[in-house]
Amino acid sequence: MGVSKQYTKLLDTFCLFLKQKGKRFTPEREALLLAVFSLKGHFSPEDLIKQLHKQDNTMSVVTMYRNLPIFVEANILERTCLSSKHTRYEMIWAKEHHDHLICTDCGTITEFNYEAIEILQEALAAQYCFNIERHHLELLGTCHTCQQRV
Amino acid sequence: MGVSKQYTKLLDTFCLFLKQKGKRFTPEREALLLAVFSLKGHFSPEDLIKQLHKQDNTMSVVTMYRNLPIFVEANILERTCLSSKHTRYEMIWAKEHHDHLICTDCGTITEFNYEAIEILQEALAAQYCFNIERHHLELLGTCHTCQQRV
DNA sequence: GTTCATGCAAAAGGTTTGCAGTCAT
DNA sequence: ATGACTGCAAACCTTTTGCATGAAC
Repeated sequence: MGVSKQYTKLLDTFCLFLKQKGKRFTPEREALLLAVFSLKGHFSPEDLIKQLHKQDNTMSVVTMYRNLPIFVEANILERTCLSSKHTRYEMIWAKEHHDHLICTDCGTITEFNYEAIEILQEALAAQYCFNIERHHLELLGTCHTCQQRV
Repeated sequence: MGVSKQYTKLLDTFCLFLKQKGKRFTPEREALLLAVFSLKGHFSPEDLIKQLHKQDNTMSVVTMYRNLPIFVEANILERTCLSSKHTRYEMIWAKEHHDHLICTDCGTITEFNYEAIEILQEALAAQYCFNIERHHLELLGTCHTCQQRV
């Protein structure tokens, strides 16, 4: 089971993080970690609640909200924006940086990594003496599939 | 007065838009337009409320919220995200497209336009048969000034 | 005069907080 | 045993909606 091996690694990382921060490993946090791992890509708090229900978990929504920042702090999740007015998170653990193509018709999110753009970003930042820590690039439009439709 | 000349032009555009859409030119909409014009750059609904107070305007917050989408429809404002969890708007009327350098220390937003990046974006989109309608690029980090500070 | 816009109050939705009890360490 | 975590309920903040009044065309 390759996947569960990866999960074990994530679990280890998470437990270590908690220990280092003097935080505790609770059943709720374990369930959250599994839910996050299952969702993988991008999700809203609401998606996470649904996933928890699928796992027959009865944790309170409050607990989920209280723990999301901890996952961000542990570099497992990132709070992303994605041109939506609603909060979204994305799993970044063991993932390379990437940006997003977002179809405004069907909502599909395609990830890409285009080194040349990043190089130009650095060049631009240098002009402004700006030190880039991170960036978000979203290309919005219509995907191949949706262009077919009239 | 160069500025007020520009405002007159904006006012004309806005009135024309309203007429075309069968909407009405009310004192509230006029006050909103002035507030938006005064704020120019990026602002939150809250900033807009403050600006209206400065103008001694007593319009209800509800009216402001109801009208913001109209300004977007009129291509005067754009709803932007800017990595914040709060809603923000930006005046786009008579402005060229640009992206943002955002200082995570002092919050300063610097606008830039870098043609070469846009060209690469198109090249990338072509690879995915994706049709770009718009995009957002945010570079987050520390600005020149904040790098000086220890 | 007709239709659309405004203001009030109230609802709605998502998120946060105080507090008492519970559980990991 | 201690201090951190959870769940409940309630608060909170921003945004939206129903309805009656008022104003632009």
